[in-house]
Amino acid sequence: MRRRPVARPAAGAGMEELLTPGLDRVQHSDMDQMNPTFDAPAAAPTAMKAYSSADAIACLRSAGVPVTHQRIEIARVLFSAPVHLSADQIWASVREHSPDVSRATVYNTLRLFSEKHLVRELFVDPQRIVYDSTTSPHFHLYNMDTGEVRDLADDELRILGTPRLPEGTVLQEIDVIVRVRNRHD
Amino acid sequence: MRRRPVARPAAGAGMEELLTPGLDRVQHSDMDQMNPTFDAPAAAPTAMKAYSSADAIACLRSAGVPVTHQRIEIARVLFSAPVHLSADQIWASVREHSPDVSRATVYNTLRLFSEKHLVRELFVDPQRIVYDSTTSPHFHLYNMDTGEVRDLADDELRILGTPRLPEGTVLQEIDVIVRVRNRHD
DNA sequence: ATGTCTGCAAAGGCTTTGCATCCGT
DNA sequence: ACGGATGCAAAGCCTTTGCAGACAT
Repeated sequence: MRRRPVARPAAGAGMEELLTPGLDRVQHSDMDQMNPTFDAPAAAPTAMKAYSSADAIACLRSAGVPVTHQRIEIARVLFSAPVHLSADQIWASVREHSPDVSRATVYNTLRLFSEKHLVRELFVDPQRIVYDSTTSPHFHLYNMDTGEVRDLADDELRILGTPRLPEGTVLQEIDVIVRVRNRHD
Repeated sequence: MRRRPVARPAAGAGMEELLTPGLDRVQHSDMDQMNPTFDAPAAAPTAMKAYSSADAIACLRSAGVPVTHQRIEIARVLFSAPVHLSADQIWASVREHSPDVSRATVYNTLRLFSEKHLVRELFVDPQRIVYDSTTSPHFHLYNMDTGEVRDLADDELRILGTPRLPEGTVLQEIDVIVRVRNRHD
């Protein structure tokens, strides 16, 4: 098998925010099932500003992830700033400071992180997963030519409405990807 | 190389509709850069209702795709009804009627079809591309447990706003994927 | 001391490519 | 005859897995 069966753990609380990042001032339209408004998106339990190893350790601990040297290095790459990186890019970054980290460990750790909601997996291109270190609800802009991923500001794009979910299913998340290309190709 | 460099041909006309499928009655909110309204989404040049080989041939011709036996079979699988199928599923369907079609031909043809905008590629899961035979602008609902893809009705979810595109880039499309899971796992 | 994590290499799945062959025009 | 499409198999890429050894608590 190439990848775990298409299934990831439930996001638990904080799901509804995904529907309306920054919907605060949008007027209700003719759509009856408007979503409630949220002021402060319930971001991940911990993240960002983990420049130091101490921060990274705290971040991992509070997510219930056993702390190891490699995980600290990976966390520092991810959480020192908001980034969008592929697994191999992360591996390369980690290797700059710790050449002793294997690719398999990076891949396994990234999957663990995403299960613990420390990062978000973006399926922006079928051939590689992009890891987003920002876990609060937001949308994305993807440059198909450069492969670059950028977060969209809350006020750039909003979603309106509540889709009718099939019976027996629960909302997991909503992905919005704005794809752009370079002009004149 | 595993896949063509991340780039597909420009969609050309009909791009803007992607922003607002069914936005007809949405009131303008505080967002200054609202999108204009479109009544009839400019669907693909041809598609659907291609039950007969004759229909499939007409469909291919008007898309500028040279007609071959295999392409007719693939078109019939795709355009007899709105479907969401992986390349291998399409290959299997084609083989039921024409066991003489190779997997490589199906993969190559599907890429050709998507370049000609006869089908749309959905990156719903990083491990396989799902081909959507409906090319008019619409959003998707994805069951992460079953792998099932469903179209969202226009009135179920709407997008509001125009993202600020990076300089030198052109909007290509907007993907919205609502991910659900089966209850109680 | 025990359980877990790591590293390495090999497997695995989906997709693409190369090349000879076959077909339509 | 010629250009292009097909088939087959092999290559390729990203990701996962298995297992022995190392580590933390």
